[in-house]
Amino acid sequence: MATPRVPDRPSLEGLEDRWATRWEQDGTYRFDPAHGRADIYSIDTPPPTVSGSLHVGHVFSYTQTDIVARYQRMTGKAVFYPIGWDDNGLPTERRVQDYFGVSCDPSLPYDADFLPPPLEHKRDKNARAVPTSRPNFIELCNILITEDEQAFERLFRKLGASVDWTQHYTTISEVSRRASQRGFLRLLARGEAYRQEAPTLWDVDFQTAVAQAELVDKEDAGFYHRLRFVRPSNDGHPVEIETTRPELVPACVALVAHPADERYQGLFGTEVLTPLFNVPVPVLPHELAEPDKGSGIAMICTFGDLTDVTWWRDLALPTRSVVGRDGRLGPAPFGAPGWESVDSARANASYAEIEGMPVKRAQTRIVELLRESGDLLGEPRAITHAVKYYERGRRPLEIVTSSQWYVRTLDRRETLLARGRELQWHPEHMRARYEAWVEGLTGDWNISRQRFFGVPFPVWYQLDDEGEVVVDGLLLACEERLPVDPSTDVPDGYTEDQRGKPGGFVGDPDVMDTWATSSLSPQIAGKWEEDPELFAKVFPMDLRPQAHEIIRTWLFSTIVRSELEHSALPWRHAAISGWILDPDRKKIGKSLGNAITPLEYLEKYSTDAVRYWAGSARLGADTVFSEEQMKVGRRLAIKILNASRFVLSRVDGSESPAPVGAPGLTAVDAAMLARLAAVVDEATAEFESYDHARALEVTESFFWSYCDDYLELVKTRSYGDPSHAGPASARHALALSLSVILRLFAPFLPYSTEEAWSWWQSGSIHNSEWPSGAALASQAGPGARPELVDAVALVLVALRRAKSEAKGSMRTQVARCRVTGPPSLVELVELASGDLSDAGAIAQLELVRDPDAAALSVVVELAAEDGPGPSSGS
RNA sequence: GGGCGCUUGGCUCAGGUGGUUAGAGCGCAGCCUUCACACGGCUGAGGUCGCAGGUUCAAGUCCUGCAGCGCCCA
Repeated sequence: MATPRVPDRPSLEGLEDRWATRWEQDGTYRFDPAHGRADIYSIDTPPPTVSGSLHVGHVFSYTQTDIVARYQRMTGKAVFYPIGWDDNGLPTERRVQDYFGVSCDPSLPYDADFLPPPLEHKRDKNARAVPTSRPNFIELCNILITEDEQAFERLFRKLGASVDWTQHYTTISEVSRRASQRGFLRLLARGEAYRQEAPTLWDVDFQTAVAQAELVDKEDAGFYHRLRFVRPSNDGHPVEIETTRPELVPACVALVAHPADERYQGLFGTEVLTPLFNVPVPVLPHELAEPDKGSGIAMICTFGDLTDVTWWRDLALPTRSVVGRDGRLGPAPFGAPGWESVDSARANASYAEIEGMPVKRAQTRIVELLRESGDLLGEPRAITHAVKYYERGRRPLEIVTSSQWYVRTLDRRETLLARGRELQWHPEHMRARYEAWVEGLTGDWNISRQRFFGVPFPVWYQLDDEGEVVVDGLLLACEERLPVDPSTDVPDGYTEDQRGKPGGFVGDPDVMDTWATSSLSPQIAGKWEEDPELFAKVFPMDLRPQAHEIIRTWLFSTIVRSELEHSALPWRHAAISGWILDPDRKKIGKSLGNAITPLEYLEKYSTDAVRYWAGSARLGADTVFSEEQMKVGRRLAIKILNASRFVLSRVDGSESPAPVGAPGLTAVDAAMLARLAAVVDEATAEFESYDHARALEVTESFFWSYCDDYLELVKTRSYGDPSHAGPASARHALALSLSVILRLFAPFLPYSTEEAWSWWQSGSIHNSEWPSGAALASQAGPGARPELVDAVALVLVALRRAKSEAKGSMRTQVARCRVTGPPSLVELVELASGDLSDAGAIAQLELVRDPDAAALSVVVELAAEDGPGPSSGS
């Protein structure tokens, strides 16, 4: 141990900059790949969306992960702790549109000289976005993310997360695109990805397909319309149905009722005619029809909602789509094959009234037509019902038929559930969310998105002599060429001038769902197939930290990809962080408008203080944003500095503390060390079970009594001649305990502990060894009596109370102090009598053994100075 | 509608396998400027553990039902 160098007045100010710089210079958190798999702890960190600003949620959840990382590092593991930015996808597109005032028009050719409009244009609210080509648009995306990511990295470094910045990745980088495209080609080769013309949830504003995982239900106002379907075969009563989407009558392909419904037994298998369009449609039974809903018989359209899709699939119905991708009613050639009507002229005339209209207007118009024709029975009835939206969308989703890429998940349901059981969840109950999601899957995973800034599918399609896409004419990129962009790259055996020409080719215009890329984060971060040696060492990863609301997306899709690619679980543990709530217990989030920028709190209270708040919350627990907790954390961090300063003022001097073995320690010192050993054991056990909050709690609680009681007890003795046994013991115990306490706190408060560590130790505390309870216990010796700490604390409290009640200072002299109690406890007090008398300023300490007493009682008689009489306590 | 979680002093929370007077921090009150710490410290007051049953010698802790809140999925 070198001579401690302690500043006169320790402070938290400036620690962040000083140590962050130092850690970066020293490569303190650099991953060392020389370790074997057993000595590596790898973390699959969530790549945050680059938004340019920090959010308290970032501080909260990344701190919780960092605490684990720091603990694991101190246990001797080489921690693989990369971080990435999720810059791929829609959020970036929208920021580019807003920032540059442009919009992407894929039909435009690349313009090498294109410049975004000047800022004045953007500020003009009436100005229209300037259209630009997809390659130009992507260039702008790259410009913006490059700028933003630098700023974002600076913000993240302020959090003090011990990530290895040399392992940094982004989801749109070349490595990520290559991994995504390779993953896709592998899926395709194994038959786990397929392209299908299928009903697809479609956002008409974003002009893109949407996956099941991106859906949200919203309660919308609507109307039930009671409509009349007539029966052509005889003069029987008309069939009455209720629908919220009368504009889809031209897309009606059947009616459906529950097979057990008495009212419709006679109708099953017969045909009825749709109103206005006179199209014959069958009446069919299906279990999903709800007898209690409306008239109990429903209209099946292609497609009004997801139930329509189920019916259409189960009953093998034809398709008559009317709603187009623009959300308007497209062509409907009544009379043509597939559009048979018993009165085509009337059908076409009716449809002409609504063709081309957006669905809402079409609804208004068709209701008028139905009313005129007498097919609308009564007036529409107002209701509210759940309607599917894209989570970012403004208008309800439509269902259109289009060609999309899918990943097979349904046929792996049981395997995926088994993987969920294999994974160790923290907290355990979060597994239920995963299971509910997997059990509720209704379709395979649609990974096609009709966007621009994303990873393209590495495929082209052959064109026939008519310029039409050839069925089965799929042209794949070979893996060596990846990543490719089929809109600018050319398939093998073709030339660029054949693009879009008859006999030539056309690139797949879509990009992959962002989850299709981020589901490969373990592979991307672990350099799958780019660095096989590394990948073998870090994958499967040890930990996936993430928030609970993306269990159904990110966690699920990562398990899917890992299962399909490696037949393995991608990680051993999943640590699920909770949400941050505002004082009204509402979730804090950007979209909710109550976002909190953590920077000012980092500045105001220090990073350690904010980390204390995050670290004191359990995994999975939604946590109130609490400045109060940050104040507490700040006080704790300062206390650690001050206590360190005090301890180091006693262990200074040129000689190292006497090599005192157990016999050389006083009973008080041995007891404290034994108690600390138990704290180390407990904190370690809590860390091993991923309960960092409890590890912090037991450490903090020990530290507080350590300061209040132990440091006070040994203050006098530690001043003594270090060549004597008592002072030597105190100095040794002080140095040892401080070293252990600092290390216990290090994962939570990296700056203040590093600062105090640096006063007397070499190397970073964050690369030091996690303390061993067993080693400490053996230092304390077999005769150590940890319960002595409690007995003495009781006497100290009584002394302080007596002085406090007498309104005296803590230095008030005590004339007499009588401690009465069972011999076993009095004996403990006796072992500490010297320190106790010093700390309490006791002139006469009387110890009374009373075999009948159940507990210690203490009577304190203060020295008569200004006249306060005897005071007592127990 | 189904599932999960929560309900402990004014506030925020801890209370593995049920066992003596239910813990902490904040806030509050009182006191102390003591040579580590006033960006402090000490001491204290404050709780029918959501409600109703049940199991048990014993329940905040287990079981059942109910209520409220939140979330996830329909």
